[in-house]
Amino acid sequence: MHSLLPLNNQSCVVSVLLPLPLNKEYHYNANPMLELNRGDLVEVPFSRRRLLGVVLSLSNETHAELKRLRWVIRRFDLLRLPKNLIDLVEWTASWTLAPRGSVLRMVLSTPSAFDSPKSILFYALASQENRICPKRLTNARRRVLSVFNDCIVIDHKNLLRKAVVGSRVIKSMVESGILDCSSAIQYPIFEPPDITGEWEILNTEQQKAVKILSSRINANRFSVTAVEGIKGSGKTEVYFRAIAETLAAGKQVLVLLPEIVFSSEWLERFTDRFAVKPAVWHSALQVRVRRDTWRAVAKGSVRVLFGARSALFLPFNELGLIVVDEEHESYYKQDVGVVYHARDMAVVRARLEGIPIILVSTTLSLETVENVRQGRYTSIHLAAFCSDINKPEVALIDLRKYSLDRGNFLSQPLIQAMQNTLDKGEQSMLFINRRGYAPLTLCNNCGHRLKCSKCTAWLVMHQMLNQLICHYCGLSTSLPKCCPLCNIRDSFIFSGPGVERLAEEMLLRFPDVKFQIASSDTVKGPNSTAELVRSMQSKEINVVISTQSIFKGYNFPFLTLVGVVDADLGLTGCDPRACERTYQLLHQVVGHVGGASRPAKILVQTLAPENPVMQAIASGDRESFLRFEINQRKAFGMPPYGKLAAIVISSLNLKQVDEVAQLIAKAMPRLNGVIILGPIPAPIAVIRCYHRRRFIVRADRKVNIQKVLRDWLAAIRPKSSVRIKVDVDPYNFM
DNA sequence: AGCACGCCGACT
DNA sequence: GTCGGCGTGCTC
Ligand SMILES: [Zn+2]
Ligand SMILES: [Zn+2]
Repeated sequence: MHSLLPLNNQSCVVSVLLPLPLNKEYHYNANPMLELNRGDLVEVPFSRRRLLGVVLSLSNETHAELKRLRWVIRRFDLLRLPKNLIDLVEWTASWTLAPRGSVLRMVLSTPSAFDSPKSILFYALASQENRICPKRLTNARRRVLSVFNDCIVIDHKNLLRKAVVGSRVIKSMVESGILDCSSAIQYPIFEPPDITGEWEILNTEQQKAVKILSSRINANRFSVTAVEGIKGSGKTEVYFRAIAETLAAGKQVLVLLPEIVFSSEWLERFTDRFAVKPAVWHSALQVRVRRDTWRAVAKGSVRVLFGARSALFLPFNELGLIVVDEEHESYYKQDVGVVYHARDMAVVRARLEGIPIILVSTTLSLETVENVRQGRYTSIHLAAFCSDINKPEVALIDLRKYSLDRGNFLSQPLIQAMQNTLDKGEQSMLFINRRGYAPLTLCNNCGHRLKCSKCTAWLVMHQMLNQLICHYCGLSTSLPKCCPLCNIRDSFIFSGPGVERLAEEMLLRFPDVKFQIASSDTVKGPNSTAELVRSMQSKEINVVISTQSIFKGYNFPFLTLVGVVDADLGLTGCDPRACERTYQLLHQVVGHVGGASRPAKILVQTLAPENPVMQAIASGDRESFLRFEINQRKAFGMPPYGKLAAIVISSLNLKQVDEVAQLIAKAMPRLNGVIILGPIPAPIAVIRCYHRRRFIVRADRKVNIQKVLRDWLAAIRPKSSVRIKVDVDPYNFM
């Protein structure tokens, strides 16, 4: 018998964590025959449901206070959650202040993986002596038999297909003893990557990088290596070698990527190198693939997986390396449910697993740069192959010098540059981080502005859909015929830019231009992204008007002009990372435009060309940008030189939200090195009719901000109609 | 998370 | 007098 079992033999008591938004564990009796251990996944009764849970501990305690312990129904043999993964659950929960059960829910995201796998019927010819040879064979039966000329065993589906018969023919052949039938479970095949293939020849710098990464992998312990390099620097090639090396050592590899990359040509690079398709994990995965992948990760048949954020919580058992590509992307910060940063938690997982992690980016985040400077991470910088001749020219356009007509947003130099680009048969891209036609619609007669009925936000006109849309709740209405305030007919005018409005302005200047709009409204899944990329590469379109950087993993050789329509948009507001994001966007653009023989140009429209961020962007001087940005962050104690947290209290009931906010305010701690602002209405004070109040907590680096928050909020028990959301290190300041 | 229990408004 | 709304609380 197992040593961990209680000696009184009849039963043992286990504590089980359930994938519910709860922190506490529940106790169950378990049959000793189940031989339960920490990490075992079990099915337990819970109220009148049956739930999947994880055993956290075994105890001899009598639990006298719990008269009727219920019994563990069964244990799942698919896997036992590795200690490191349980630790990651605990860590993430304590870091984000989420209930442990909510984090466990992310781990057990695919409960169907525990369904008993369906077995498939297989057929073979009956052995000679048993086989009854009918005197006459129908054509259908003959076709079935001929299939077995090429194979010994075949599954039902393929037999039907190859013999072109119905299942009744097969059935009757089994019944008459011609075929033998057996059933077996067929697990989908995830072919192991081939690591014996030829490698590209590396330059000395890349070889050095490979060597460093190789030593990290062989060290077989936790380390963080930041790899920075623009397109063409070979950073992907370099980390592919680290992957190969890890695979050769018999370990699994997890690569985290922004969602946008999936189903793109990017993954083909892996196939080119490793001869197989990598396993992938993202939100658009079909349920069956999802289930099969989860199982295969647990079973170890997936050796390399490319996944979006949520892949971090997959049950790898033999993880040897984590790579976070595009580590600077704020995509990695989840802001619904468990509010966690996948890059940060990936570092935590690597530490818990005792393995190396590689953070890769065109423009490392300031957080990572600071960790490198403090010596916590090491870094590798890869320069680009291409010479300075092809380095794109970046120029600021001072918008104060050009008077733009109402509703126009393209300055003369930008229009001229677009004209030149079109004349050369090359492509342009316009950036404006505003979806739809115009951010504000107002009555020309009385000035009434169209607001969402459920949010404190303007409705955004979307000409393409002919709808006004609220970007916070999704509410969609058609443009009213008359102003709701003054009743004047057709009195609406639009204010401010949007991708659609830019398209309209552009078409006035260049009526024949072929263009596409790239925003979350037009480019939704991986498929539409692939379609956009294809039409770009095949030169079906001359211009892309985009709300976001769509470069990730793609190559646009004919793209030689980028216009940033309003660079100032990213520099205002209360988000401490706004400047960094603008800089990153530009830096990434610089790295991706133009081809071998085509010089490229980047034009940045701004009202504040003297702004140091603009200057750094124009000069392409990363160091001077960093110096400026670091000084700013230090001066205000912003991350990574201080810690931030947001507490958002929300309720449908205005009175209740203020009551709870006041309650929290009364309990506010007064601590050294901690500054708390609030409660104030959140910038979007109402979303979906939920009133929102917010506190911002700023703490010195040495402060344990989680403890401060936990101690503070522990005593606050609001009724269910009021929600309190804690966001440690927020990225979304709305 | 789900599900029952319980207490108030407007229907047969 | 009952039907059903959701606010509250519990699940080993
Ligand atoms: Zn009006
Ligand atoms: Zn709304």
